[in-house]
Amino acid sequence: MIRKKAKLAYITNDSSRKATYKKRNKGLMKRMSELSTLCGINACAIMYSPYESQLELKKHCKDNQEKEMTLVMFNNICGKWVIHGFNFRDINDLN
Amino acid sequence: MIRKKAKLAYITNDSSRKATYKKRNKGLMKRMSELSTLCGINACAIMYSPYESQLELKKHCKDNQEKEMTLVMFNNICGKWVIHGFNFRDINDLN
DNA sequence: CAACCTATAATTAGATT
DNA sequence: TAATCTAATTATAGGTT
Repeated sequence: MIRKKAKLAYITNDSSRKATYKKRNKGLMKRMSELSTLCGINACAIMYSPYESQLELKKHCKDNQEKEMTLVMFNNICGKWVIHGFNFRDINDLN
Repeated sequence: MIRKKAKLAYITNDSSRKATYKKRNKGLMKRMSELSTLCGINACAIMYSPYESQLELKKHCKDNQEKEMTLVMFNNICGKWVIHGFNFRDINDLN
């Protein structure tokens, strides 16, 4: 968005796209980490891109709350994103 | 970070913390969406906070790649974050 | 409390090395 | 190709409505 407001569309040039990915991914992770710290929340981001050989999982958890969340990724070529109901009450119920 | 650079630490005031959460969460989601569009990648963020009754799952997938990823959350009070190896080769193997 | 305002901090596109 | 630079845009803290 600088030195000529870039339009929000897929960057067709390979090297530009990769450079943008690296910059913005870094910025995004920083923001997530700050939000986690400032507000005391747990956050997780998953990036699925050709720029890394593996899925990237970045997480920021407060205190020891990692134990309250288990994230399992599994692949299913025919699947969809699924999120099962999961709230604070549920966690307590299982305890 | 404005009008007096705020220090990066837990905001103890309840209403300030909530206001900051709302602002920054919105900004973070916008960033993620932009990164997805600009670079043609799939991204997912999970926010686990007292500000929403449920986990928030925000995703941005290119084309129809949602089907390539199934995300299942499940809770395990004693668990840890787990990510199973998952890369492009794996997806093809399963096809 | 949420929405708006705005001065300032932070991010980043494009250029350069 | 990656690191650095920096002008210009964007995000946002604190204030106000």
